Order: sequence, then structure tokens, then C-alpha cells
Amino acid sequence: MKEKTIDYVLRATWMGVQKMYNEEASKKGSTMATGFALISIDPEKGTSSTALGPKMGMEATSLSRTLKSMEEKGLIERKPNPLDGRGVIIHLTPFGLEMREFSKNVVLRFDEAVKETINMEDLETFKTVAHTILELINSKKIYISENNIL
Amino acid sequence: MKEKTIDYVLRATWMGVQKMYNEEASKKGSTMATGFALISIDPEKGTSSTALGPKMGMEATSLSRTLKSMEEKGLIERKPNPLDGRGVIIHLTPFGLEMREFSKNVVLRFDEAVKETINMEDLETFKTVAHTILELINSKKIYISENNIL
DNA sequence: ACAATTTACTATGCGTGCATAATAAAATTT
DNA sequence: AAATTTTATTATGCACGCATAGTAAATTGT
Repeated sequence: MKEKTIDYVLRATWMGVQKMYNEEASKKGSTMATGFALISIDPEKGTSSTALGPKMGMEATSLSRTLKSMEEKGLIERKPNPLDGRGVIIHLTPFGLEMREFSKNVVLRFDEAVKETINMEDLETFKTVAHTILELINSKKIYISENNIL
Repeated sequence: MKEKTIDYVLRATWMGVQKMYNEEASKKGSTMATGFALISIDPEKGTSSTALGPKMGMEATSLSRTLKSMEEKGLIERKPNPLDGRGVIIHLTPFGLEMREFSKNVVLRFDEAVKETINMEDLETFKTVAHTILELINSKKIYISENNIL
């Protein structure tokens, strides 16, 4: 059996987690990305659109459609930022808060299940390796394809 | 600084790799998924549609659109399977073969870069942990949300 | 042989994230 | 103060993978 490349392992594992998260979320008529967003919104002070993406580890613009559907579902409200005419602060509705608890539990229980199954040193190694891979990519110094330095 | 959950680490890392792969592929007018498909198609014997998905670690149906666009771009040809009236064998065109080499190099160079940066034991641990996480999910025995056993 | 089931696809809707572009309101320059 | 640049946000096109549903050919059961 041929050795799997690192990208394959990463992709397959993340896809598995994603699928599980979507299955869980769909039990409540929600989705994975919605759950992540709910978790990342400050339940008291709210969170600006711009801050939300980075907080979730993604581009700020990637949430446009998700936030729109969350508003339509009554999970969030967008209130103008009194200090900045451009700004918007996203607040959770009571329903949003309720769904936030559910989403948070799904994530935490999965995290616990992993921690119960895998010993701490190995998990630390896992995180460190993942971090190093990301750094390697972002260092833009790996020579990948002929034409360019990434 | 709060500890990141395992799902977060996995997701962020895979997203980083995916982004890099797409940037590389776009230099040749291709995409990540197309590259993965090219790599997984047997250059000599070809590969059936059904076998391709699982070979790439995904559902067999997930490739419908990708394969269509690959055919339109002249990367592959679909030939009927003489042994099975339902079956189709996907073959690489000369252009497909050329692009396959490129894609393979991108993957292999990234894999090498990772291996040069991270020591082997840690990488092995990484792969083992990833595998264990997937097993944990697929064992369907983790209790995640209230209503159901996943 | 005929009917029922299974298998190999293909197509399509949905969610997700990136890139890009547009708009409007700061902030900065001049 | 006016002009330029930057920043916050939204919208949209594209790629990707899953789920679902359809079609046609093979297989199995009777």
C-alpha cells in the first residue's frame, strides 16, 4: 500500500470532520459554517463583520452569504456601529444564542472525544506539525512549481 | 491566548494547503481538484469514474462537474468500457498527461518540503493522529449532540 | 424468460471559501 | 477644504464536495 501524502491525510481528515459537523448541524436545521460563526460572535458585545472572518481563521469577505442567511433565519441582527458610519455590529438574537450553545457543544464534545482517545503529547505534536505546515506555506519560500517561488 | 480546538487547526491547515494548491494550479489555468483527478487517473490503463472518487478519498459522485470540465478542456477522454455497457473508462489525453506531470510535481515538492522541515517521527505521529480522528468519527460511537449518537 | 434489485454513472441543488469588484464612509495628504 | 487613499462591508462568480435523484445497463431471484 502506497504511502499517503500529507495533503491527502489533511484533506481526508478535515473532510471527515466537516461532514460530521454538517450532519450534526442539520439536525437543528443549521450548517457547519453557521455554527462556527455563531460561536465566534461575542454574545454580549457583538462582533463586527470585519473581525469575524479573521476570528474564524478565514478571509473577512468569505462570510457574506452565510451572514445574510443567518440574518434571514433570525439568528443575528446587524446594528450600525455608532462610532463608525461604515461599520456594522453583528448581535445574536435569543434564537441565535440558543443555537450558539448547541454549536458550541458539538465542537467541544468532539474536542473532548479526541482528547479522550489520543494522548496529549501526540495531540500537541499534531498541532505543532499543523502549525509548521501553515508557516511553511506562508513563508512563501517553498519552491513548488517551475515558474514561481510561492 | 486561548487554546485552539482540533477542528480549527485541521481546517485552517487544510485551507492553507488548498489555497496554495489553487494558486499553483492557476498558473497553468488549472485547479486543485483537476490536478488531484489527473494524478489519480492511471496514465496507461485509464480509470473508471466509479473508482476515481474513492481513489481520491471522496464520494464517487463528487467528481461529475470536475470531469465534465476536464473533458471540455481536453485533459481527458471518456471511452466506453467494452466489458460493461454502463461503464466508462477515463483516459488522459497527451495534454492531460502533461498537466498530470505538473500537478504531480506540485504535490511531491510540497510533500518533500514538509519532510525537509519536520522530522519523521513527528510526521508519523501527525498521520497517526489524523487517522485516529477519522476512525473516531467513522466509528459512529461518539456522542456529540443531544438527540443522536453519531 | 421476466421481474426486482443492484450497480455505474450523470446531473443538479446546496453550502462553503476564495477572489474580485463595487460602494460608501473614514482617514490621510496636499 | 479638497483630493487621494484606505477601510468596512456587501455582492457575485467560481471551484469544490456532499446529498439526492435520475437513467440505463447488469445481476439476481423466481
